[in-house]
Amino acid sequence: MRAILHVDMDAFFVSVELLTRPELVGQEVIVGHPGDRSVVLSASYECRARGVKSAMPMSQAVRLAPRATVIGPTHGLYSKYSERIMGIFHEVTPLVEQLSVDEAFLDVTGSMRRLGSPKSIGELIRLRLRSELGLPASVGIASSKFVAKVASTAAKPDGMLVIRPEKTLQFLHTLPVKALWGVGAKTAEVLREMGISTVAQLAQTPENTLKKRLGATGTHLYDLAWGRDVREIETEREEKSIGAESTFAVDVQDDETVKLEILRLAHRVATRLRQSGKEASTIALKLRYEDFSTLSRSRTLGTPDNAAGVLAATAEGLLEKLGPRPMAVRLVGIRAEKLRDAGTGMQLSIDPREDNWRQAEAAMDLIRSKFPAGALRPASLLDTGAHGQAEDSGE
DNA sequence: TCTGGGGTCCTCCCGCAA
DNA sequence: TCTGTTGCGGGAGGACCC
Repeated sequence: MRAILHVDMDAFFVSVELLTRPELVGQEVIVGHPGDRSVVLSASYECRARGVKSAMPMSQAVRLAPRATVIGPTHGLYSKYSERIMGIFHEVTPLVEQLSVDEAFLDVTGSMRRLGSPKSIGELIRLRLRSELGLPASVGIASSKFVAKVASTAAKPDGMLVIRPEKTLQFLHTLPVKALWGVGAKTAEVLREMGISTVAQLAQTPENTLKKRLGATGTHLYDLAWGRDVREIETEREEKSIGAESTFAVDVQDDETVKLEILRLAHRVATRLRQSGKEASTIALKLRYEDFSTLSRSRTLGTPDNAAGVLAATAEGLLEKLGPRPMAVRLVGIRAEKLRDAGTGMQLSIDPREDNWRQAEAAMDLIRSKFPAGALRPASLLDTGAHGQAEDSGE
């Protein structure tokens, strides 16, 4: 029988911030950009007691918790702690699947002879995270990834829950359908219309009925409701796309401002592509209008590339192809897709400007590696109002 | 009440080729 | 030559996750 741990840090961003601001421990704290149009990235449990949740509009959160201290995020710091957390996990087992900065699955089946029962391994990890990093975490233990994940959620905050195989269904069938991985607002609404609000009800619904209504998702949810999940730990995952987007402080009418932002984003994405040694075959542009309607357009390049000039020119081409804007633009984004290792093909550019871009950007990479962040940016971007969070992107 | 930014995965549609 | 089928890839959009 497999022993899977799901370790999830509690209010991770807040917990990290409290390490340097201990006077705020036990208080209402929110991490998020203080601006009007931002959302809550993380909230302390004191704040959650007031109804504040992550992804909630900041304006709403501040109304619910007017005395909360709002701290701007420092993503670089979170990444550093994330590395140390994953380091501890890897000392327990090589079978670690990192899901995000602050959570991972660990298959500890092979570590039990050395470290004891899954429960004592879970305690050991929680102890080390607390004593070495000063961070609280919750742990779920089960024989499958999905049940371990649900267990860690149930164990929060700062707890641990072991679900033995024979108790799995008893545990699952007490939960609301929203607890299932893959059930968001839309699917929950469809299920509600079918009269299904708990995992127990879902399990008692014929699989075919679910399949007809929800397609492959229906079958998947049915399996989960019966505790069936045989997915293995995936220790390596190749990134499939790299993107950047930014919401304007004020909705934008003129295309020039949108294009300037596209150029800024193209440089961010291109820099990250080159840092990862990747180039992209497809460039996608994303626009969100003031009414929150969102559209995307993409184009596959003749030759994969990672030069900002090429990314920006492609995205601007897509923008122009759309015709005039029907209303003001709220957000613009660029994503590089269909990635491959850089330099695996020839870059034959018809346009000599592209070679100049590439040379200039290679020089910028070199200078960036030797001077502090922000020391260098293209002249065309010097006068931007730079709404985005360049300081967070590690550039 | 008014919704960030980073992603992945899935479905549907369409055009093309066999 | 025409028509229908099938498979595939690209593109668009949506749902979901943290």
